[in-house]
Amino acid sequence: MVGLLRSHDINPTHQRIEIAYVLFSRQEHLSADQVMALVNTHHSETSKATVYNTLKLFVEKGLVRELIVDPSKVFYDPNTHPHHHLYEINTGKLSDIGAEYMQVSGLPPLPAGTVIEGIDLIVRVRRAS
Amino acid sequence: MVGLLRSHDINPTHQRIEIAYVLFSRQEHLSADQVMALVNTHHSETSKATVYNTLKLFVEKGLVRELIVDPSKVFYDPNTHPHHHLYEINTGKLSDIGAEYMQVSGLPPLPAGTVIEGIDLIVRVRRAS
DNA sequence: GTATTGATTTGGACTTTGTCTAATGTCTGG
DNA sequence: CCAGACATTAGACAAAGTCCAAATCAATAC
Ligand SMILES: [Mn+2]
Ligand SMILES: [Mn+2]
Ligand SMILES: [Zn+2]
Ligand SMILES: [Zn+2]
Repeated sequence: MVGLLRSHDINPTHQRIEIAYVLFSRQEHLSADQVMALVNTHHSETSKATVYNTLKLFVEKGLVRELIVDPSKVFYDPNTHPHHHLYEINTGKLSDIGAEYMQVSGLPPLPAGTVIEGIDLIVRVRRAS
Repeated sequence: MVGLLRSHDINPTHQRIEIAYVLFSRQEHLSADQVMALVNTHHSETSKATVYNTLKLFVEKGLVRELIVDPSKVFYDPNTHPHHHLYEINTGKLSDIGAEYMQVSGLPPLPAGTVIEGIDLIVRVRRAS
């Protein structure tokens, strides 16, 4: 974990190690709140401010990917390889779609002076009624 | 406007007509807050609760499309034809990408008992530094 | 008209997610 | 040990959205 943080130019503090561990030891998409809860399961030791600060830092440094998929909360994805997402509207469950299952082709003319930050492809499904 | 609402099985009340008018008379992507402001520019007559209720109703009835693209607010799109979106991270500006510019191919195996609600493709761009 | 009644709207309290700030704590090189 | 930079923290704050009980409205029935 320490090496992973260092390799992304992140000073590995105790809190950052704990948060990284929570994210990388499972391969789930977690919200800030979930990270907060998991990191403080045993004994409370990381504040809300630090969780938010740290997640933002991780995103900036490219260690995790931010997913905007649910109208009420951001998810953090420890998998930064290209892949897509499937979101179950009813349950809020978010899962990966391997890049091999779906491809995106073409690119629109970008506004002058802008560069692509990322392309998000989200399949929204609903439990059949 | 009344006909449009009726054709989507929506009882055309004064407030709903005003809100639909705000959305359809311009072809922009508006947030609930913006709809609220626009509908009440002249004289205040529609409450926050009604704006939220009505937008939700419009989405349910398929009159407008909900766009989850910005971590802090939902946008509503009067264009329900298939198309994609380009989001400028810095400015928060959201614009359309015609379906002819980008194609999505393939479909993942869906979880049993679910059906596709929609596929969202978002190109995120950042002003080049 | 007037009454009835279901649908709609409303103010305002409330919740949730996230941000901000000023104070405090930690670490390191000299 | 000390200075300074960096990191963490509690808690106040803000913004988006939800909820609810009360009021209003609109349509039909007499
Ligand atoms: Mn610990
Ligand atoms: Mn008016
Ligand atoms: Zn993922
Ligand atoms: Zn659009």
